[in-house]
Formats: sequence, structure tokens, C-alpha cells
Amino acid sequence: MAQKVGIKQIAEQCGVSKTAVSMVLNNRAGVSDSTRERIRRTIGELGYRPNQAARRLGRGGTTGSKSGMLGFLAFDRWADSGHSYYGQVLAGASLHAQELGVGLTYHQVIDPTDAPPDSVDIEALDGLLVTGKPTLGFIEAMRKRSAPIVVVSPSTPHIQADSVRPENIESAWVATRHLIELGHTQIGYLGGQSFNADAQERHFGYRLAMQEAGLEVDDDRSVFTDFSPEGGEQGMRELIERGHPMTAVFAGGDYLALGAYDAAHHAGLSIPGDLSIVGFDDIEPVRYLRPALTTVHIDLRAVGARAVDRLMQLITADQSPLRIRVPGELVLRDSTAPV
Amino acid sequence: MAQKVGIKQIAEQCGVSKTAVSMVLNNRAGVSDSTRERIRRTIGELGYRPNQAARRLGRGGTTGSKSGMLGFLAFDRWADSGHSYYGQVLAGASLHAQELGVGLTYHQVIDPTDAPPDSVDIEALDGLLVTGKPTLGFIEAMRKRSAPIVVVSPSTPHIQADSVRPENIESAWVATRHLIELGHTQIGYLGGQSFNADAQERHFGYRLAMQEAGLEVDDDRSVFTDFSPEGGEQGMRELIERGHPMTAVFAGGDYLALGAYDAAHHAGLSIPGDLSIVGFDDIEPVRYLRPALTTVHIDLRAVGARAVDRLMQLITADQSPLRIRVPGELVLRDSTAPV
DNA sequence: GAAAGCGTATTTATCGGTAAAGTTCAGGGC
DNA sequence: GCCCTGAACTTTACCGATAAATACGCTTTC
Repeated sequence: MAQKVGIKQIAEQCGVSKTAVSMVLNNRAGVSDSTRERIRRTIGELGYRPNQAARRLGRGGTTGSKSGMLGFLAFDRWADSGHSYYGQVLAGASLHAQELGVGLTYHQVIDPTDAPPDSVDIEALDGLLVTGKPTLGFIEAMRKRSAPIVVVSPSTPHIQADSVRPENIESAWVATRHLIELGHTQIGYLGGQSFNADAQERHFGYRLAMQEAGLEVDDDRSVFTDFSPEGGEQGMRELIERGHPMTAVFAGGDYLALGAYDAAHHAGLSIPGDLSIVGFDDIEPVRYLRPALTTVHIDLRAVGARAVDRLMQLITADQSPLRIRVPGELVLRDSTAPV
Repeated sequence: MAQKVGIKQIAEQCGVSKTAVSMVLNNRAGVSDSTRERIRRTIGELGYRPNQAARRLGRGGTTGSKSGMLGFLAFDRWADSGHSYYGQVLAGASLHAQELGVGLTYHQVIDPTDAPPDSVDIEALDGLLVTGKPTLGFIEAMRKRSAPIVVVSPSTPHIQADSVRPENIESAWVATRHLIELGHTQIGYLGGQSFNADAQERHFGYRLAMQEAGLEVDDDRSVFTDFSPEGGEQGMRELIERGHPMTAVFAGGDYLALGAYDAAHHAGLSIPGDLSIVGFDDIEPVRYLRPALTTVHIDLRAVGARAVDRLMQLITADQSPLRIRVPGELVLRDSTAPV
């Protein structure tokens, strides 16, 4: 049976001290390139794998971190339609957690009652990353259990917790601006309902761009609807039925844009010929729409990574709630065209 | 600021040694009831939480056997396009793991080398659920570390590990049968490359249905291509260019169908008027295609749950590899029509 | 009465690392 | 030649817990 390979074995093999090896492992300065290379090779040859437990301990386990585990809570409401969304957040969080040497446990939550699920051993977790649509009560309950929480949620507005969210206003501004630059002046808005914080902000960004351009922000050209393809279709239909001339629409969410496509087709409007559409979020399905949807891309992996960062900050040194914003980027595809 | 409470503080407070406290923590004999009680109380008062990392280390490091934790490994190759797919598997796995009272840690893997990532503390995990596209070498490496593995992967064929996969043959048969029942006789096949086990099986199911119906299985009507929208488009284009009359196509994967739509439109073929298409997998995007894609739905949550089941079996009693199949279900949408 | 047994509790070494404080040695400025 | 500097390492001291070995009273046993 293969001897357990530890940092010590590596050190002996290379004729250096344990510390030298440790330094290489952590990419720290103080080791010559040749030695570094030699150690790296030996590590590979012996198939050495650092013992995370020991690492944490040595690194000053005293620092808050009890289990070295963060929890990722996913509320079920989003599990079906939103997994391409949260999957990315999760990927980013996982990757970053690994970099930081902490673990990440995943917990699907079905029942959105205010009580945290028994199955989640919060006590054993250093912090919680909550995605989806947690109730305020849930957050409160968690807080009482004194586990730091960071929320990645598009919908709960004035939550008393740290959060990581998209830079909605700016991005909505950019999206609307894009339409304006294409020459559109009659631009509609299709958004989620106003209790949704993201929806509010995106609407604000839209209005900002309109006003700046000296364009009329007509409430008749704005519709607030369910944040879903169905809602989008209904909303778009209503927008069309109102009869106000309109050559472009900013949809504050790709799922809405999905529905808007259907409504537009149904009304015999071609995209982008008769109607340009810009979305928001860049979820997977819109890449395959024809014409492909121009939309605001949010780097969801970055969202996850930032959330983990913040969580670690909270764990090591308690601070007051902070809301982090991740910038968006307009992705030009085929659903928009000059007037 | 609250002093770090360690076993040491407890010991001092009680005027005993660290070991005594340790023994109490582990419910081991060798401590008088009175002392035990006293220590217990102090632990409660000081709100002491044992440091897991240190515990594992001290316990002999390597032997982490019963951590009550399963690991979910996701290979990056799928992270972008496949998250709506694996997200569901993950959700199902998480839910079921919670029911069984075991934890689930998530690990995104970027580098698909044969070496398991350092960040995954396999030693501490009771079993591994691997999704995405692991290399055979990876599975081997894992196996050597003696952690039970269950693979949920569409592509690696003769892997020496337990796996949970769709009932490809039967479902492909059903899908093809559906086309036949609509009156189609000239049915093309668009599939992934043959080193992909799922692709093989789906192709087999297709041929089975054709032969049973006494229809000619013409190799000229089959194309094997990259399992991606791009591959699908190219494949479909080729199929069309070959010039064999064809009124329907069975795409052995929704991503292929996605591309097929584009190719069909490009060629001026209407769906399902000129060409009926059936897909496989029921990924999220295809719900929003117009016309919505008729496809085979796989209950991915069930896949995840079954995988966890199997993993638990392996952990408690090692058994020979078993391959579990999850049935699919044909979802009728709008991409198919009678001839 | 000395050796042995036994429940308790304490030392001490260790787990696999990490960090901070030495140590060595080559080179550079003056 | 002298002192200083800094890179490249090594020593040493833990991190927080565990296990094995040891010590300490006190009762039993021959």
C-alpha cells in the first residue's frame, strides 16, 4: 500500500524543508524557480494531495471558521425555470470557495416556510448563501441562528441581509440607450411587478435613459407583469393592444422577452423588422431564439464568487450589511435593428 | 470580543486537562460522571463548538469514513450549456440526500485532468456523484482512493462504475414510433457521435422502431455529429443537402434539434409542415422554441435521487457495478405533425 | 506487605500544515 | 575589507483536537 504522502515526504524527497514545500503549494514568494519546479514535479510524481483539514488548522483555524463549510441554499421555486441561472451562480461560488479552501454544501429547499429546514445543519455551517426566493421570515430565522447570510436573489427588496445583485440601473440604462442609439424613440417597457426589487431598478434605468434622451416616458407604454414567459406574452399583448405606436421594447428580464416574442409573432410583428427587443439576464434559452435576443449579460459566476467573498468577510469579521453589485454587459444579437 | 473557545479554554475553566474534555466530547469512558457533567455544563455556557478540521486531523487524518457527506462533482464542460440539465439532477440528489439525512457538497471541476482536484477533500466524503464528462482516468483515480462513485453522465460509455442514465433505447423507440404513427415513412436520424454511449443507444432505438415498422433504415438518412447546436445545424444541413426525401427527423438530443431548427429554416422548410422534428432530453430552451419541440422528457430529479440511492447502497455494502436506467416520456409539442 | 488491578486524569507525541522568526550566503555600495 | 541587504531556506512554535502512554491514588489479592 502506498505510503501516505504528506508534505513531509515531498520535502524529504526533494531535500528541502516542509516549509519550502508549503510555500510552493501556496504560491508564495521565497523559493527559487528551480526548486519550485523540482518540488512541483515531485508533488506530481508522488501524487500528493494536501490535507485540507490540516491546512485550515494551520492557517489559524481560530479565525471564526468552524467547519470550513459554507451552505448554498436553493429555493425550489426557481429550481425548474431558473436552474440555468442559479447553476451559474453555484458554479462560480463553488469555484471560488475551492480557491479559498472552504467547502460548499448544497441544499435544495422545497418548503419555503419561515423555519429553516431541519436537514440543514446550520449550526455546522460557517455561513449561508441563499438563492431563489426566500421569505423574509426565513432570513430572520436564519439570522437568529447567527450564521452569516448573503442573499443572491432577484426579488426580495428590502431584506436585512447582505446581497449580491446585478447592477440593474446602469445595465437597464445601457440596454435602453442601445435602442435609442438605433434611432428608436417609441420604446416600450415590459417589466416584472413592482414588488420585485430588480424590476423596480430596471424600470428606473429605462426611464433614466429615456429622460436623458429627451424622450417621453409614457406610462401607457409600460407594463408590469408576472416574471415569466406567460406574463411576458400577456404583457406584450396588452402593450400591442393599447395601440400606441412602438418600434422597440425593453424587456426587464429574458423570460419576459421569451413571451414577448410569442405575442409579437402572434400579432404579425416581425423582430427586429417591426419591433426591436432587448432583454435582460442572458439566460440560456434566449441564445437559441430566432432571431437571437439582444440582452444584458450578467456574469453569474462572478455573482457567486463575490457572494462567497462577502460571506467569508462576514465570517471573519462581522460588518454591517453590504450590497454588492455585479455589472452587466449588453450582448448584441439579432433582435434589435435601426428603425 | 469573545475569546476563541477551544477545548483548552474549557479545560482551564474546569481545571482539568484537554484530554478529559476530549473524552467527554466523544462520549468515551474514563471520566467520572461528576467531572463529565461539569465539563458538559461549561461547554454549554461558553458556547463551545468543536473545530471539525482539527478533529479530523487528530483522528488520524485519513480516516474520515463516516462523515455523512456525499460529494457532487460537476465537470465544467457542461457548466455552461448543461446547467439546466445537471441543475435538475442536483436538485433531485439534494432533496433525496436530505431525506436520507446525509449532506451533499458541491464541487465544480474545471480542469478535467485525471487527477481529482485538490480542493475536493475526497478523503472526507463517503461517496461521490459525478456528472458531466469525467475522463476514464479520473474515475480510475477516484476508485483508487476508495470512495464509492456513481456516474451520471451521458457520454462515457464503458466506464467501470455505477451509473444512472436514461432508458435511451426504449425512449428513442417511442420517439421514432411517434413519427411513424403520424404517418411518416422517410425519417432521418440526427445523432451524436458514436463514442457517445447515449448516442449509440438512441440510434439503436431509432433503428429498432424503423425495422419493426418495416421501414428502410437508410444510412444516408443518418448523420452523426457534434453534440451541440452547431453540430446539429451542420448535420441537418448535410441531411438536407443529400437530397433524400424526408418528412421527419429524430434528433437524438435537444441541442441537436436546436441546430436542426436553424438549418431547416435556412433551407426554407417549415416545421412541422415540411419537416417534423422530435428531440430528446427536454432541456429548458426547447420549451421556448417556436414551434415548441416535441421531445423525450427525462425526469432528471429522479436521476439524481436514484443516484444518491445507489451511492448509499455502495457505501453501506459494496456491490458490483449496477447501471440504473430512468425511463423517459415523450412530450408532445408542436414540432411534429402528420405527413 | 508487596504486587497487582482499576478507575481517573494527565502527559506527550502526533496529525499535516502554516507562519514567524532565524540562518546562510552572495552581491553591492563606499 | 566592512557592513548592509535581500533572496532562499530552515527552525521552531504552534493550530485544536486525538490517542497512546503514563502517573496517581486506592482497593484487592496472595
